[in-house]
Amino acid sequence: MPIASLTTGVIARIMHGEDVPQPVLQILGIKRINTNTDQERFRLLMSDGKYYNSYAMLASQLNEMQHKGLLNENTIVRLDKYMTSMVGKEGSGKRVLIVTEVTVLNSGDEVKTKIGEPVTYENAAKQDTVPKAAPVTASAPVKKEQSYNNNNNNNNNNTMNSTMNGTLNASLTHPIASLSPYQNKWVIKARVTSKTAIRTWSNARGEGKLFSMDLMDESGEIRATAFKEQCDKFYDLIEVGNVYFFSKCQLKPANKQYSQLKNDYEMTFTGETMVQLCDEDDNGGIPEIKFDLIPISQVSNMENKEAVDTIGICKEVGELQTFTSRTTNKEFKKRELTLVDMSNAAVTLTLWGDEAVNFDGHVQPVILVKGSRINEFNGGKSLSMGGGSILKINPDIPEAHKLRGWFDNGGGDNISTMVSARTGGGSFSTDWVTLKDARIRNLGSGDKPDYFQCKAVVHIVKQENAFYKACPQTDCNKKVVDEGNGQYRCERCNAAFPNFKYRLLINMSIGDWTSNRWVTCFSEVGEQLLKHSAQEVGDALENDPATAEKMFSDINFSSYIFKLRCKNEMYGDMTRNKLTVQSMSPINYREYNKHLIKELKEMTGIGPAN
DNA sequence: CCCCCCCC
Repeated sequence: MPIASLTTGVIARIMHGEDVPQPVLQILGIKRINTNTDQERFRLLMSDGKYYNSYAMLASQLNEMQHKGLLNENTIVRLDKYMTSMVGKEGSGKRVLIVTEVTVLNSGDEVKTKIGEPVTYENAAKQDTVPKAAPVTASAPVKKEQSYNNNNNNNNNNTMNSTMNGTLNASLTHPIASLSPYQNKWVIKARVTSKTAIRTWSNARGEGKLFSMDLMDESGEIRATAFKEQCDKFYDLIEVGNVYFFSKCQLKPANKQYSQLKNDYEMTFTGETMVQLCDEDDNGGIPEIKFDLIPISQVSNMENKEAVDTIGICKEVGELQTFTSRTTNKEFKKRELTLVDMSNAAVTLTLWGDEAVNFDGHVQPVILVKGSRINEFNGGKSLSMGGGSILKINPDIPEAHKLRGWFDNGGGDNISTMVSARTGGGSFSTDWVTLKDARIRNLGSGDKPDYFQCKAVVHIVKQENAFYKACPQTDCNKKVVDEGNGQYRCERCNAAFPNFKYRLLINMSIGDWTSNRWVTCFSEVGEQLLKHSAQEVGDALENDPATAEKMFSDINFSSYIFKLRCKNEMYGDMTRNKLTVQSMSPINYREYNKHLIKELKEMTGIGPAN
């Protein structure tokens, strides 16, 4: 007999109430379930090759087929008659598929294997467009003793996924996506994708400690939390990346406010909870932790609070900072890293707690982060570790080795996009203003500086006085006085040093389509502009005019989006309007065109001005 | 039963 084709995707339709005639499905498992009566009932795990459904039952008149071994694993069947029915509480119930007439098309021995890589229909249905048909009118309510809410039953041996001899019988595990508070006889086989540190709490309702972890299998993900005794019992056993069998946890609705996982429920460990490490050779079917690595430059285009997986070199590492939260009065420790990657972008990543304390960034390791959150402030976006985030230092993956090679060969010297740079002025968006309009509108004449952005081209960068020798102390950029004896004196620090650091103070002319202006760049932007460190620029200007000339002329006639600070300043008795470059970034044409289209609409009155 | 991750 040729192997029959499954009616791909039909389970999602059926479980949405559609009456599809004679669907062809594969049986992936069949188990006797407990009922509160002596009546024998069989539960089926059915697949259509795309989705599976573990909420299927065999009508008792068909039990004989199972006794004869006709419905073994992998059997392909045609459902000649079936119905669906809601069980469980009003509004929160599950739809159960009840099979009343069935024809075997291919025996399990003939088929031998699972067809396709089915996922749970509940998960998949959210992204698929499933036509919503009227519920099947023929569905009769399932009697309680026939439903799965058989929690009072003592005889575990016949349950699907039973607990045997104190170890977890994993021959047929439940998909995470099928877990619900209405059914607690299950074993899941799941990979731990993240684990929090142990945290203590103390409030009006009591005190205690806990840790939580995120679990994942092919069907979905769920958060699990272990309190107090369970926290102590399981904390060391649980390792991120390992696969375990879990059973006997309590399910409850997830508070979406606190969890970004795609699951309506979350689990709490109980005194009965069992956790057992799964051998590596038995891990099949449990996906590896997936990193959707995005280039750092792309973070600029993402929304506040979005999750980011990325990889970069820790180019700079900040000091450990300790502070007390004003809202909670709790003490926090944090450390900020600067990550760079081959998109020539840099972003700040904040580590917390022990991860911040123990971090050693001086070796400039490769940092891989999963599930970090975007925090937006004044137009800059930075990343922060939070619940569910994973940090890996020097992970052994090709991307990491590639980055290492890139960075060790000077790759990180040409950072052009500062994702975390703030535009200042306290506003989240910077107005687009042309250079001419900035003059006409007298920007910068108020008490506070004005900030605006424009697209402009670099005309010429002045080499004269492009750098100065500054105090070598961190956080002091004051110009030093060369005392002529190998000592450099800083008036602010009131000290002399044998060394100094170069700082940039670059004047250049930029132009947009309306006008041109001289603007000033300080070191951070200047390094970005010239694609060399202040040290290299200073060295070249002092010792190597040809190299300096190339550095300065290379960027002529290149266009950027400039974010500018505009302020009137007094020079003696003269007031001059001064423009300082806050940041410059390559032109994001998608964003820039949006701005142009908006202006066109406003100008012409055609279309809404958004 | 937690659910805090500040500030600019």
